[in-house]
Amino acid sequence: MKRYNPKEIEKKWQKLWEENGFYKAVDFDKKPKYYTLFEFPYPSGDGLHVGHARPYTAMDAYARSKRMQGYNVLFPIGWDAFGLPTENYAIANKIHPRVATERNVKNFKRQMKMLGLSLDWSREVNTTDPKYYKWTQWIFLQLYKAGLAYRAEISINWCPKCKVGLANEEVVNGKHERCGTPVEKKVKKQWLFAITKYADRLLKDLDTVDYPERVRNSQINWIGRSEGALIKFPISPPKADRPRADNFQFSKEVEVFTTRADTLFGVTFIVVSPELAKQWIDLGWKAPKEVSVYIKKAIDKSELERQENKEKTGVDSGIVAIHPLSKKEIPVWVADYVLAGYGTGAVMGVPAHDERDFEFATKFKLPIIEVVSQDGKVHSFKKAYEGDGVMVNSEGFNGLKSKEGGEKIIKELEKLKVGKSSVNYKLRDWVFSRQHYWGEPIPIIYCKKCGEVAVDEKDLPVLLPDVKHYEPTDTGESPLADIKEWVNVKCPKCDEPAKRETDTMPNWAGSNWYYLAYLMQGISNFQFPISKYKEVFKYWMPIDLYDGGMEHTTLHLLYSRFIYKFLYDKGFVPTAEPYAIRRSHGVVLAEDGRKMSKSYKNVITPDDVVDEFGADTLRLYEMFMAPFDQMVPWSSRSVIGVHRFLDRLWKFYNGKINEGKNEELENGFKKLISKITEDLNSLKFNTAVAAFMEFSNKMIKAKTISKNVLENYLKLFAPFAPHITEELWQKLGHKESINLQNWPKAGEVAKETEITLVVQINGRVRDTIKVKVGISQNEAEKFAMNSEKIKKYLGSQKPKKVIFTGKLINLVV
RNA sequence: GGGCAGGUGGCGGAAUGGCAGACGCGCUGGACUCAAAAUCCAGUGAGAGUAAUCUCGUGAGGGUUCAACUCCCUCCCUGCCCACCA
Repeated sequence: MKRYNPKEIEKKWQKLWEENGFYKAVDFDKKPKYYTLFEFPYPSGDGLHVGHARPYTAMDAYARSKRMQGYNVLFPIGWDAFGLPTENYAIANKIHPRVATERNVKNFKRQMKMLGLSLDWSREVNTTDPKYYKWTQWIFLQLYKAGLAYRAEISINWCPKCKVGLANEEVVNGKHERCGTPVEKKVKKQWLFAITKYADRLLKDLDTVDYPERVRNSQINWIGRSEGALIKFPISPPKADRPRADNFQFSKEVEVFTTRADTLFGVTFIVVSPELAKQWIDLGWKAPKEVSVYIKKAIDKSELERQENKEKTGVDSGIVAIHPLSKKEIPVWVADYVLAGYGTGAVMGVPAHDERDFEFATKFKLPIIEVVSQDGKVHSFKKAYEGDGVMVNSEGFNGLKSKEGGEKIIKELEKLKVGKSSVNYKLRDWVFSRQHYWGEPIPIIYCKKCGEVAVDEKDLPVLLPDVKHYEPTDTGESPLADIKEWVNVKCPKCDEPAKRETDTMPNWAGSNWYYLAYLMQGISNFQFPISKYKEVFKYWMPIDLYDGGMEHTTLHLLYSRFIYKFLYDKGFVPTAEPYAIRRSHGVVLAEDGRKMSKSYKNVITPDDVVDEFGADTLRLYEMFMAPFDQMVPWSSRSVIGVHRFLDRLWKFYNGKINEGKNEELENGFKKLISKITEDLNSLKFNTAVAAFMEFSNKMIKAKTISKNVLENYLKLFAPFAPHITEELWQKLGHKESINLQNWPKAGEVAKETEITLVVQINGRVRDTIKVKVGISQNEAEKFAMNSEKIKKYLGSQKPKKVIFTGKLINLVV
């Protein structure tokens, strides 16, 4: 008998499958479509490790099973290749990023083919391909024309090491998530996408898609919708007994956002962010010395410093505002616990009912007035009471419940035209400029006469020029700024000399729409307009199952939903949401329980495992090791288990088989079909593999086995271990590939004639008796009472109550 | 501080109201072998007992139920994500 030698068989079948084009999806095919997708990889210099292979192999099993079930399956692949890691890698290794990308892609491709993935390679895309980024730029222009891409001078997060502006999402604990360098502030003119205009829909439409709870919640939390009111506090001329604000003409009022209008009468101070105070200074406010010093210091603080020091600081600005209802004078303070980017950048201080305000008031000895009573008692003010209650000390609103009172106060403010109800979001507009070489050029030209001018669609793509030096510059300008012949162009409008935008797009740009690029077959030949693809988009979209990592929940997953919605509004795509079902796979840790990392030297690559055991073993172990969505450490030891299983299966199919009837096995196999089908549908790959093992143990022990079971077991198992099953399938005498077989049907499970009746006394199992199916409670009770064991237990006692379920009888004494 | 996911043998895990520990790793014993590896067979939650068997057992405590890993309440612990968001 030939030994099970994966090296020999795997390459052979991979070649045959590819040559026959089994995995090419057909546009507009009559079969029902199924679009299944995993996040396209970033082709890094390190290649794949076994963590990447987890979703790839599992989703492959899924795609293969769907094909056998009669679907027209699209399972595509591409490369998200722009961005910093490649640029850094290229700089470190002194090669061009394009060359590095080519090399890395080649390696990734080799590794993925080695795994026997049933990908449609004919639709492969690469975000750094000019034919691809032409469209990325085109989308930018559509957003620009719609007023959703705009330039603004803003304080951005700046990584001094990478010399690049960062989006909020890329700053983690005040550090650049990629390199760990503390982030600094820098004021620069940047491109922004108005994702906040879509905040409400991004939130609401979560109800129309099937995402894991934790993903859904993260997005809801990130968007951070809150309902409240905007309230204006007029600024009053300075009074003699307060430090003079020499000039109060810079603004008529301070506007605040609050979710607790019911606490309005509890306002004892107003706090504005240092950034807002700075704006006032710019508008002509002559702030007292210590105030302007505080403002400057606060603004210069890095993100990290602001987060580290939670002790409240602040300074009395000397400005006085008037309470819109009580007409009391309210002092205005400046403090850095107020965030410039949220709401109006100013808050009303209600120390009795907000912990932060309470802390601030305590520190600076500001008055505290209770206006919401929890139980009729006056509070001692050891801490703020933030819950609802009955309003007190609130003039005409006393006695009302918080919710009702808040609404009434807003109505009153609206009548007086000093306030209105309002909705606020935590979500910020998306900073879309990067000062780097390895990204899509932003298709904008600056003309002295005409200003900002969009590159004409027919002139796309704006090619990324070849340069010798692509290192980031210390000035914070893109390396592209140095390339005179590229930067200097003629204005498309007036033909006068003009300059190109030298910033590039962030690495999220290409992944915004790659799932559409897969549908634009032969992307290189396609021309504008995009409406040409409407039909093919309509056929394939939305994506039926999208797998990806948790780390993209508030990045790629949110960004791409926004872009897709925009394209929907423009009528280019057929649905409001791109992903019908989203699932997230768990991270694979190294054997030592830490993250797999080159620096820990604990990385296991698929190459190692395939070399020793073959691709089918790797595939099965990836699926077997734990529930798909759960984090799990790799275990080299346990890989052997699945290899032994395949080895036994190989020996069994190659050995002497006694063909013949075996009802028990036949029946068990029908159950297996249902089990595997269900487990695949709910992505329970681990229990599916266990069921295959269990059944194969039964087959091997069986005295006889029918051809039906023998053959269909292979079909059922083919999506999981495609190579060995193909080999054994052909060994059974079949000429046609197992890929082309239909999914086995479970059919009716033959009725069992005998079952094991479980007999319990007071809920504890005391005996099991073989009985005929469908016996009555009386019969079951007789059987139970006749059991020696039960007699022994019961002694002279008689059951008070008997519970019978058909399979179980419980005697209560 | 908020949100989410968890806590079951030596390990990864299975069972979502009805025989806890499927499947696999590891371990123990045996067969084969000069020997080892591989393979095959048997065993493997803990405690007691020569044994049949008994008692205990799913983070802790309480509750619902004939019956709870599973449902409810209180608490502890771990991991992940978010966090001065007014």
